[in-house]
Amino acid sequence: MNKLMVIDGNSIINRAFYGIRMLTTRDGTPTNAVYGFLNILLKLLEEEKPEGLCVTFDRKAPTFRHLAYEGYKAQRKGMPDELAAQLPILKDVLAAMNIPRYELDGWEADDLIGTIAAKDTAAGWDTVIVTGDKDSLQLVTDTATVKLVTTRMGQTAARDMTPEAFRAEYGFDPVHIVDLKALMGDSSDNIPGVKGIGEKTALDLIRRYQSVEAIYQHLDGVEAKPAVLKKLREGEAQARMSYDLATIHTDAPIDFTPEDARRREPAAAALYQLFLKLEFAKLIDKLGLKAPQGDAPAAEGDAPASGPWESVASPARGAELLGIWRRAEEVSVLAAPGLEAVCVSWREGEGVRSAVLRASMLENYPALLRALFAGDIRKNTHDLTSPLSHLRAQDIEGEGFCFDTALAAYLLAPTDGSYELEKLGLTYFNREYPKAKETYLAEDAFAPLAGGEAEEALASHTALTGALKEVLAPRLEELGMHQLYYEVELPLCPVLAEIEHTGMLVDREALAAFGRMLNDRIAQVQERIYEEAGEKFNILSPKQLGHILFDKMGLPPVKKTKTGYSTSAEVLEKLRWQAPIVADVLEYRQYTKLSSTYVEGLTKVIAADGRIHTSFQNTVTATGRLSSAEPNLQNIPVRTELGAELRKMFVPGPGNVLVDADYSQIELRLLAHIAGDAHMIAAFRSGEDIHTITASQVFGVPPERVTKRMRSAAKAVNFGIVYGISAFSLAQDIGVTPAEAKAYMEKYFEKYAGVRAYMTGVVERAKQDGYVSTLMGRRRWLPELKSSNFNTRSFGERVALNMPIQGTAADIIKLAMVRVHRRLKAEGLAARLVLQVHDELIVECPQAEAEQVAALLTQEMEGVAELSVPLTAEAHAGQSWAEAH
DNA sequence: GTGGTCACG
DNA sequence: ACGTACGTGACCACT
Repeated sequence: MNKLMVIDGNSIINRAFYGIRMLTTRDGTPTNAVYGFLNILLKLLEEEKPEGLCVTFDRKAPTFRHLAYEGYKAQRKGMPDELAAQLPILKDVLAAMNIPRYELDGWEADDLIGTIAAKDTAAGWDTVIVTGDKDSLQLVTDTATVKLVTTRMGQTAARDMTPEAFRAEYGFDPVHIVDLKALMGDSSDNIPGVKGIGEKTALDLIRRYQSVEAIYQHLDGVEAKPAVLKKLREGEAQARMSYDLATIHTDAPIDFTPEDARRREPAAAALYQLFLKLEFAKLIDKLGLKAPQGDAPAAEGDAPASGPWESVASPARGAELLGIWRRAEEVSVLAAPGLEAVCVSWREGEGVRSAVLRASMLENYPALLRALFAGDIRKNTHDLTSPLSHLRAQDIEGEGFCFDTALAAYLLAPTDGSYELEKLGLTYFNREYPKAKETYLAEDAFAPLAGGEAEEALASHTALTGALKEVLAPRLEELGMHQLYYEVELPLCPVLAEIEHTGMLVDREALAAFGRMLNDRIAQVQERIYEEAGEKFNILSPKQLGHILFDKMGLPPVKKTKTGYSTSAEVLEKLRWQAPIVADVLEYRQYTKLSSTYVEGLTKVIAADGRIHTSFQNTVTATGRLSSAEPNLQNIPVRTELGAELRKMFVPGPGNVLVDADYSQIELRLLAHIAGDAHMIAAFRSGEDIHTITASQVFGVPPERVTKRMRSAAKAVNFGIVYGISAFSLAQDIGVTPAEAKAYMEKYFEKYAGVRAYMTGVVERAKQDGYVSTLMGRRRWLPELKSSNFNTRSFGERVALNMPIQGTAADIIKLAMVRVHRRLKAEGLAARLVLQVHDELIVECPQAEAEQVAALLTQEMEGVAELSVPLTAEAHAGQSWAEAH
């Protein structure tokens, strides 16, 4: 039988809006609800495969024109602007998808759905009603089911309500929902019901007598408490009126037959343009939409021509091309993994040409590579750091890089997350490109017998890299990021490549011994826990652990998570003294974390040279920091004694030492400088301990009377300020009441008035500008500040406070890295940078260079910026990271 | 693939 | 009345 799916548009877009995190296009148009709606729609179409499809919307506008504004407001009441703005967008999308839409002045979506369902049944079709709203359940019949949709955390779940499912849940037939509401009322729909009768009584009555009509026909025979009978008797008029109000109408004056809603192909070109504007790249992909061909207008800009490409087949041609590239002002270069192939694009006359060089096809390939990556060919590339690492593996330094499109795109939009060429091609040129991962980045893409597809794709991406530079470079200029880009970010790439290539030496034996010790302890604690629990279970499963602690042993659950009890360290710490098992679990967690993440994790990635080579990514974080992965060397334990043991395993090579230098309080110093707070600046200039001074001022005692507790509370306030604190979280952090925390903050702001002024000022400016920036001009856009959602907006405000500080610290240490690297080379030292941990640099060098290197490090790190407070760094040398830190 | 937890600055 | 600090990455359990 034919099946029609009818979607309650208002209800589903609402669910989508609240179920999916905020998304906006780069110009700030909110899109999350539309995106969510489409995902739900596509998923349900796939599951149900209906023959027909339509969507209904509410339109309860008044008839009289002068009431229009009020009516609009009433309908929109409680609807945030971000959602209201998406309704017209959704309607455009539905139109492009050729999905009919029904809305009618003065009628609610429910009535239209009821009408459509009735006409379906009459025409012999089945109906599936998709809604998030339980009101529609009265429409459930043998031929009409309701799909109840819920979304949370971007996940959609749908429950099918058939007559059987409904009866199992409610104990009566779906049509009697109306009777139920007639008795109990429904405040959200302004249905009064019978005064004094609530859910419990109403359910009981309807289960026994089915309908309002049946009850009033034999009111004398109804078995109920006298009080209830009295209320029923007095409320008959109310009940009958409520019955009418609750009934969904099935006679809306719309012209509908199911054939009208029979599914049609979308208008692909229009839909493509629309999705492009909404930046729904994933959906374009999923629906297989293509850029319109022929004379269809491009939305903006002209797609650059990729131009012809050749596969270089002879050493002679290679040599000839090298000559051309040397004479060119600049070329663009992309490399396949492992440098199995490289492609070069260059301008020739008005056009662009490309050439692919493959290792397997050219006997002089290594020589060609060496020449191409020498300093006399100016190269523009994409994601420079990774090819540089491959070059180093072949002992090629790699020079002459003048631009990196991934890095530029990151500076322009640091929260975008990924900067694949095909994505940039879509955003900047509105044009489809093959996917790198499916072509030239695929495994064996350049195996000797592979076809030309990878070459073709590589060539088009290389040409794209050239075109992107033309757009990105002026944009960096406009936004004032020229210096940051050319003097910090770009020169840092080869430094990072060298750090990755050098790696850090690990004492494999000591690490293994540490692991054995941990495993012994794990086995012991595990035994104890099983005994205390009276059974074996998976201690690392929050679910199982929660069951044992809170259900079986009856400990008080302090906090809940979305999925059950919280068993976080914070919670367990509070329960530590209530049962010995709690302390054991904490211990067990600590040991297993150290063992699996660090001992096993690190052992797995020790390379053949005995060293660990992390990869630093410089296009990941929203603030400008680096990120370290595979393995992450920026989160090696230090705070606990046992964890810090691990830092003893990081050692210098024979005859060498590690020199570790870190900035002292860089973020707080930057706060003092950026806020221009006279007292805080004076505090730093005095050279005394900043947390002690803060404590003395917040608690009103002389510095020598500051206790440890006072100092640590002051420290928490200092950090909190940098993060955009609230009294509540500060209280949580230092274990006082929110009122006390608030008092501390008041004191703090009294003393450091400049800090308070900065906090309000920076947020206000960010709201006007739409972004915040660091001392070196790095930007972060903050669409969150425009949100009507309190949490989202608050988050934006905290970020506005924090990013300029964290980001400036990142700018500073990046510049320091570039300078340190240069000076180590200039002074002919064997010393090499081996790690950066946000405010800390580590260098490995021969014993004899240690002192010189330590002095050089502090000098360069301190000399990077001239602030209104001293910028200080301290360096130490040692036979391990632990010793040097 | 997501959520909970925990390691770092 | 809201819901509770910024930035990361890895591992495990579970769907």
